[in-house]
Amino acid sequence: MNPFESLVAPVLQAFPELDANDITFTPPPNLDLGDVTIPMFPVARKLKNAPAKIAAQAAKKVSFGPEVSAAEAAGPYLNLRLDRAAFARRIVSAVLSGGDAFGSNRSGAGKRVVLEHTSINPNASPHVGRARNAMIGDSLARLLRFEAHEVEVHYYVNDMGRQIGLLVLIADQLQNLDFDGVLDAYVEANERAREDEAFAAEGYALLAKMEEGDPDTRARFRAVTDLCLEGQLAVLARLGATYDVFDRESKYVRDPRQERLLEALRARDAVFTDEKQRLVVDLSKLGYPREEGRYFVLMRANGSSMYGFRDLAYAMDKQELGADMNLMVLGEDHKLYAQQLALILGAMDHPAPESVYYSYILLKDGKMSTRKGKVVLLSDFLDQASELARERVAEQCRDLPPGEQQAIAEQVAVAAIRFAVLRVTPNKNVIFDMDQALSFSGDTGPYVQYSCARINSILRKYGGEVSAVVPEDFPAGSTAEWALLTALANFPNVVAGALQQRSCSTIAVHALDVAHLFTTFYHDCPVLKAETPALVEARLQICKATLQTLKNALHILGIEAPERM
RNA sequence: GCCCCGAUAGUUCAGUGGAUAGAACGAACGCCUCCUAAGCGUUAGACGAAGGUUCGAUUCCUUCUCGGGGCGCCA
Repeated sequence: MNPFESLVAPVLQAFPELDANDITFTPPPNLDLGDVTIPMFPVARKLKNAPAKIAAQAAKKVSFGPEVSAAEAAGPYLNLRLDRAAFARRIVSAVLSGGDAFGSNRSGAGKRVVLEHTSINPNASPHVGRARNAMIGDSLARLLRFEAHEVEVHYYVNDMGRQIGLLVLIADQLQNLDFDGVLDAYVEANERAREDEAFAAEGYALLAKMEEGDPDTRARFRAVTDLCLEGQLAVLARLGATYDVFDRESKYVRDPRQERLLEALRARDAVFTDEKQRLVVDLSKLGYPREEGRYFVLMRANGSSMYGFRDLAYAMDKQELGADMNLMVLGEDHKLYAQQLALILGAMDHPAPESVYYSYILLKDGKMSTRKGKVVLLSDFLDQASELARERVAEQCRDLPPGEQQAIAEQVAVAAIRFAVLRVTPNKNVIFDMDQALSFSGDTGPYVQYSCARINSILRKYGGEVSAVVPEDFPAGSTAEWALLTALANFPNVVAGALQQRSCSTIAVHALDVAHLFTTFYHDCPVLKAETPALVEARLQICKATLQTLKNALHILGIEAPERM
């Protein structure tokens, strides 16, 4: 949606050398200068003249018609003063008719996407660091769906491996191990493996039996990993994260695809058995440029396979689903690893999935450490945040039944964590501060929700149905209204940019902008007590359009917009 | 040692070559007979360092410093 589309043709008429793509619209730094700006840099480049000169020319030469009351050059910019009401009407109308799809460019219509994310090792309850993957992945899925892609979300269950083997051993010794006890058991198992060589060896032996397909061993692994997975999914469900398909790693042991891959590697002379009898890929034969990270082990000396060997089969399996886009969300610790996988797959001209990386979440006083107990568990955070929110809701929504109060509190808690994490650019570390995340004030998810609750409150008090049909003589045009509406109009661009960057952080930032602008509007422009009935109606429509935009943005972020809070 | 990310107010984050670098938290002061004070207003406060490319650099390039991640039987 470009609300200023009608201004393009007059410019092209005055400068026939240009085409529509040369004309862009940006908000001026402040509304005293004008209502919208056309920067002359691209225009000047094409006309091979100084931007300021072109701007001055354009101010005189272009006849915009009645929608533009003034066109002034300011340096390299052409500032236009508009008949705001006419444009405001178009914007509100576009938002209201777009509804839940407002903001979507439908760029994914007809495209299928396979997206793998979260894929936490089935051991302990996830901490907020691990959960960054789930939040980024889940929001990416939502963004893709919002843009009309058909998305299938996959969760890779790492139900094998040394650490799971150790956990199985410990689980056998402890009685009635439940999910809450897994973290301690896991720490204990790893400690013991470090100290007690026999115990560690037992773990490897168990792993080998698992790979051989011993039914009893498989059942024991399955029991432990199911216990963990169920517990983890319950916590992730609180976040609103959902998955369509669970792929178990154990399915990819001795996968027939691996033999095909080995053939391709042999043909490139890129695989060998080393002096310790390990099966190793020499990536330098596949174009890898450095000594560090040059070797990639597929199989241990005892014939058991490494994680990467199974993962290669998994990557091929996912590719065979034939999606138009094959994405996976990975921590930055997987960067080299994914590059290595891509090179190996490339040996058989097999495409690799596209990786979306994110950096670790750090605590204010340093890195998280499971061993030192220096972690913030996602469930602990949600419990605390939910309890704090519940106290607030109990004060402010006394008339609601406790169940509803509780539901709202949970929504606020989820908003707090999702927003705090998602608003940061994925390739930057998130510095997580518990107190800050629990404060709910300032630039937070709950603040955006609060804006929604205020709008809902106005609509509730009004009582009637707010029409989606915007009248010809839409009376709104004050500064606060204009600033808010132009931000709403920009939402589709923000969505398109987010998809391009594979990151929802700009959506979070935009939601915050809109919420701030709404608050200014809220203070400057009375809605229900506006001077005329027509203005009441118009402002109600602005409220409704704002709510719709915020809801759509929050939906992509996986955050609810409560009616009250 | 080598490779990949990052560095913006005291703090946490925006800002994809263009106008006076924006918020929020924290600090100080002020605002609830007025649609929810989880709010609003005012004040103070920043581009890690040095070079380069450009009409113009927080943004691109180089080096350095600091932080995060990685570099053959963990997943």
